[in-house]
Amino acid sequence: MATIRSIAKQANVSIATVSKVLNGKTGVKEETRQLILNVAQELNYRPNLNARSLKAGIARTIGILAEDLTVFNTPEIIDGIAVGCDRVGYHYILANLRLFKRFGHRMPDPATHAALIREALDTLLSKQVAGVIYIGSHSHQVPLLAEYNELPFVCAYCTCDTLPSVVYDDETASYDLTERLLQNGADRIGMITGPVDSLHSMSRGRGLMRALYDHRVPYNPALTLTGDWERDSGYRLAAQLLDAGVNAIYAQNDNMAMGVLDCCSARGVAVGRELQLVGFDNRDICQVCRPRLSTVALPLFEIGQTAAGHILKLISEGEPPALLTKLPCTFIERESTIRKEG
Amino acid sequence: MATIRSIAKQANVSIATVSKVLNGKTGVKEETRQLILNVAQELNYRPNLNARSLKAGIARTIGILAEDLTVFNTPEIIDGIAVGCDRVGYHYILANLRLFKRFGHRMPDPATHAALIREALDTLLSKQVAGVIYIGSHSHQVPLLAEYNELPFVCAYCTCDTLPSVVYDDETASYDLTERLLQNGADRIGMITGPVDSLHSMSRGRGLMRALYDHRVPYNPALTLTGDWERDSGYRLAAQLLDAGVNAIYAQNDNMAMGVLDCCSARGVAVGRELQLVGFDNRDICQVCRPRLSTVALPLFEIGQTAAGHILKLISEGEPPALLTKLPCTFIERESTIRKEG
DNA sequence: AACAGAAGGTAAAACGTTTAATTTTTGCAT
DNA sequence: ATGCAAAAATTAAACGTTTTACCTTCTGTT
Repeated sequence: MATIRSIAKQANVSIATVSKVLNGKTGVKEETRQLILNVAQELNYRPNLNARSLKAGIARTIGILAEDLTVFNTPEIIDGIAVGCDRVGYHYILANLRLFKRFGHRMPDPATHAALIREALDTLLSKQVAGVIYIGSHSHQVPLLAEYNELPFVCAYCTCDTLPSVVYDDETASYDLTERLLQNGADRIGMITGPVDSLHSMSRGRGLMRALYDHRVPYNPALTLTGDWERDSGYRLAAQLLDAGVNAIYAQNDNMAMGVLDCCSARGVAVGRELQLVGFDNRDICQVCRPRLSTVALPLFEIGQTAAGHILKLISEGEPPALLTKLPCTFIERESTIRKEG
Repeated sequence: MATIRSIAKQANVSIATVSKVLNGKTGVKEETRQLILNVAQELNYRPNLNARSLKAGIARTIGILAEDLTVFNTPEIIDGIAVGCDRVGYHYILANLRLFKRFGHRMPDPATHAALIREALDTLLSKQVAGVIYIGSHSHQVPLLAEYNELPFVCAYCTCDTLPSVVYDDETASYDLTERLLQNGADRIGMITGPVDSLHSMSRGRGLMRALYDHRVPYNPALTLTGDWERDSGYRLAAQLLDAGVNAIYAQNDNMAMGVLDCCSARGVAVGRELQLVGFDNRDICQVCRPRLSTVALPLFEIGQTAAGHILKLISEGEPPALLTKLPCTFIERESTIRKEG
């Protein structure tokens, strides 16, 4: 392995000079600069990043603390972070809590959660990361702020306590989607929500209500039913909504929308023609089911990229970004909302 | 940040002693050992991994070179690698080539591919990784062996040249699946393959033929049709197979199986009762479609874990593992092959 | 009482960098 | 030629570890 020292020897200069050249510092004659560059190339020199980090006391690296790498949205967010880091020559290292693998959909109790985070964070800090991005799925208290508060921290996709967070804009997406249903001719819109205590469920509900209000369509609470994000609840509640005579159903996630689809096909309701249906999340299944499901795509990549931007700004300038950044979603119209008749 | 030095001062010993204790070396009185451990705990000491790696000349870290993180199987493989590393106190760092994002389903030309790999590998080597696992989707020549051959290297999910590779066992899975179809009563099995030059397609085909042979069922080449992994080809070719009077269809991936499903529902063929259908890959969609699709699950996690085991053995013992490790798949029976009648 | 040997401990060098302080070289005006 | 500032290059220390070689201090044996 070529080192700065072997280059120095070969080029007959001191290691300090080599270091300057390699770091683009001024104060080196153009001639020697070229010589050194050539030698470095020739020896296939690669800087030892560990040595650099050691000297600097900090690595040009951020840590990514992911609740679960194998959950559908995580890789895309990481991809965004990676691109954001790349732009400024930062690297990232990944710590995976494997929460979903370990505990399924239920979150672990706070103590267990904290212990896992602490362990991962200790490793990251051992590697001298300059900051950490937490990729989580929910909003919660993270009980380690006190201990690690010297460390720049940003939340992606979720919100944690008082940390800068980057999330998507549920409510606006929901507003726009509702507006679209109205434009398409719906006037009785049924909604199937997530559990009552879910923040996402609440903001999506707000979006719908605001849109109805703005368009002077009365909001009928009887058409809003509480599901649990699972397919079965979609099936069950769709039946009720159909009985109530809705001409559009907004399922607050794609999963439940699949249940609605099942119910409709069982009852012979033609989704897309007789009934408009939208989901939320833009999971793969939306393109696979028939009719294809109109839905809302989350700005996952952008969340990652923005979070990276925030953490890097926090690192280099020390100034905290806005506490909450909301990124816009995009409505994706597919067959389940395109009304074939005029 | 507490260092070995601050511990030494606080405990009134030399840093060498502290180092010994922290590394579990012998030759330290139990009393001092406890003292040092206490002080370390108290100061919240975290070893500086960069310094360690620098001293050692190598990091206890492996590099993961992934063709594309956002492709469905990659995260699960990484998860397996992570667990494998964890067991022996190794870490990993991720380099993502973003091949799919950049080039879609077509591979880049070899020169571009090599350049991307070289760049990523240089970064990994700058971090002194002890070895590299390549996660790819295809089998190909990787043109950098000559340059980096000092570096332990293992391929996961794909095979590359003469490198140790960990893959899943297509052929056996295909054999088993065919056997199952036969047991369920099928005697005219249609197969929809991938492109003719695909290795996976060939081995899956072999599995089917061997199973037919072993069970004394004649193989009718007219019932094997060549698709292109895409849903549309499944639809199109299913029609031909149904016309030919098959009572089971084996689509070589889930995607094409979805096309078959479409075709069947268009023609009013009851999948699961009148016709058995299986796919391959166990994508999410298999549980979402109706009837749910029987398919073959790939041992992604195990591939990762095994690859990690191989690279670690290669690192610590220098002895290369078997050139090709094939891991078994598991057949997952769902509604599309369970024949309701006796 | 002397001493070998073991046990416990330490000093110092090294890993590959960066950087502040310092020295040497260069170019230029006198 | 001489002096002097600016430019170019060098020296040496430091980052946090590990490790080799060495030095004390015991312990037990003769």
